[in-house]
Amino acid sequence: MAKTNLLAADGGFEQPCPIRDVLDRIGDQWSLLVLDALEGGTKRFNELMRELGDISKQMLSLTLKRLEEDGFVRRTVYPEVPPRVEYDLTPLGHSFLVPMRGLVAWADEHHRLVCEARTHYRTAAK
Amino acid sequence: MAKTNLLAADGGFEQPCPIRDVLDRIGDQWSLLVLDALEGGTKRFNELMRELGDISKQMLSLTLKRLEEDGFVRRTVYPEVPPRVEYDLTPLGHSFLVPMRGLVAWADEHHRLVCEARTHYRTAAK
DNA sequence: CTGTATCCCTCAAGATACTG
DNA sequence: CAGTATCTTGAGGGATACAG
Repeated sequence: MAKTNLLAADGGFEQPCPIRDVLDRIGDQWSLLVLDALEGGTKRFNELMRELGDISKQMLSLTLKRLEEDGFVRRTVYPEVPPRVEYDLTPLGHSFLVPMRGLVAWADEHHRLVCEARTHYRTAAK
Repeated sequence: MAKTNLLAADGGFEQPCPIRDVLDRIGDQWSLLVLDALEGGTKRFNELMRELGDISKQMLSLTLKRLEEDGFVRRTVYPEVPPRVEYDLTPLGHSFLVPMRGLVAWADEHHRLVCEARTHYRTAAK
């Protein structure tokens, strides 16, 4: 029963599953886009808004908060008027992007196959 | 503006974003668990039910259908009584698990850091 | 400028009952 | 055995107005 239990829904009973923990951040609509945008360097709130294009203030705020909470992003407030807040990736954030790039590359390479599979599935009509 | 636009919400306007396409499958609650279970070899419906433990029939059925549609999983029906249906990974499904393992490994290695970051975030109280 | 508060809506997912 | 149909709930996410 040992198996490669890396994806177990639960490490037994204790902690929330490590993979789920990370996957929840990946799965949400915006975290990856934000991480990607920040890989280019330090950014301010409105800068991210513009760069992501179609994200709402609320979601950007929430996403950044979660990423900060999980240690992927660092938030720096400058006590000026008007207020200035900068976001950048922590080392943890950067290191996360490494395996992530692998996945992105896979998606890029195989997207066509997935699309074909879907088409075939549908024309087979079941 | 060229950038590494790998994570663009949309390839411009055309197809659904390749990454999003894959991520949606990763993001859902069960796809990864099912893929993982099938890596061990061909399985039947109830076998998967037992192995995953806490998945409902409905979600297993839906998840398998989506994975089949995307070409990750193959479904084979044997015209017997009682009915027998077997599921296994396609080459595409197998190849997908390669980058996925990278991500899982990262999660495993860094989960402690994420937890610490959360604790620190909370004790900092804001 | 940098957010938070509020309202609403959609859709993933659980429970249960029924079917071939 | 291997599913589908139906109902319900709850979290995620959009829009907008307000606040420091």
